[in-house]
Amino acid sequence: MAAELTQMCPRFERAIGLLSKRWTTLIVYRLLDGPRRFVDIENSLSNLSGKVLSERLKELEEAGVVLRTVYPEKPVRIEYSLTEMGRDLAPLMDDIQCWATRWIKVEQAQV
Amino acid sequence: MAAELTQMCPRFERAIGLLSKRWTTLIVYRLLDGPRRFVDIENSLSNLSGKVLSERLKELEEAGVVLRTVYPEKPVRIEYSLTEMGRDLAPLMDDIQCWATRWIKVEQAQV
DNA sequence: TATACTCGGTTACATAAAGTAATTTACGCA
DNA sequence: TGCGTAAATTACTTTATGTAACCGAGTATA
Repeated sequence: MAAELTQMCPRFERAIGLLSKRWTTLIVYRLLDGPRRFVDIENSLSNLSGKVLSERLKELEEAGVVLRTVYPEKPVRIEYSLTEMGRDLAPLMDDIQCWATRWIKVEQAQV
Repeated sequence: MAAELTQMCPRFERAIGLLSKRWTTLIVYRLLDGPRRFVDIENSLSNLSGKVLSERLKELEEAGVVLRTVYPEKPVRIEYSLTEMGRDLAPLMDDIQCWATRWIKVEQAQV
């Protein structure tokens, strides 16, 4: 009588849990262009607050997707970049872009 | 002096806004197997509440990803299935699955 | 030497989204 | 009549996110 719990792949679930948090995908997408500094990411994504950006970058760093590099210059420069694991998300991003191009109408996009 | 706002593709942003909401991807993933009823989806995704499932299904229906079909039997049966737009998300799901298999360690997945 | 400004955040507080549990409506069953 | 199910919805609580001010180190400006 119990439900048919076709167990979902735990890795898949973990990946979704990581990637489908608000802002995460857009941050990764931005970093596909190359390393960026905190304020650059913040400014390039409207409505993304420094608070959440800070949280997301920490999560992504911990997950192994993003690398935080400190350049001990004066003043210090900190750059965020994608690891190999992060760069390997590129095909996924392409898929989303293709799907969006095929199916999302411009009027809908405005909302 | 202003930020370099490399404007993001609005369709991409809209797609992300739709797909990266909590539970959305998992619901679509479930429906890739075929049509399902409300309670079946609810039971197959632990911690997903009926309230949120109801919201998500409405959003997805409105977006054209999911089709809600009412079978006027006694008692009435309602099934949710993917439209062509929804089924076209399959490659993306595969990509996520591949990425997860490659990069997510089982220990991490438990969390 | 103040003064103001930038970067990379953090903190305190307000609002929005999600989780929990009870309720609803329409029907079937004993 | 009383109980149960499917598909939701409502009221209430908890968590996540948004907003804005602030911090410390360094830098340029007057």
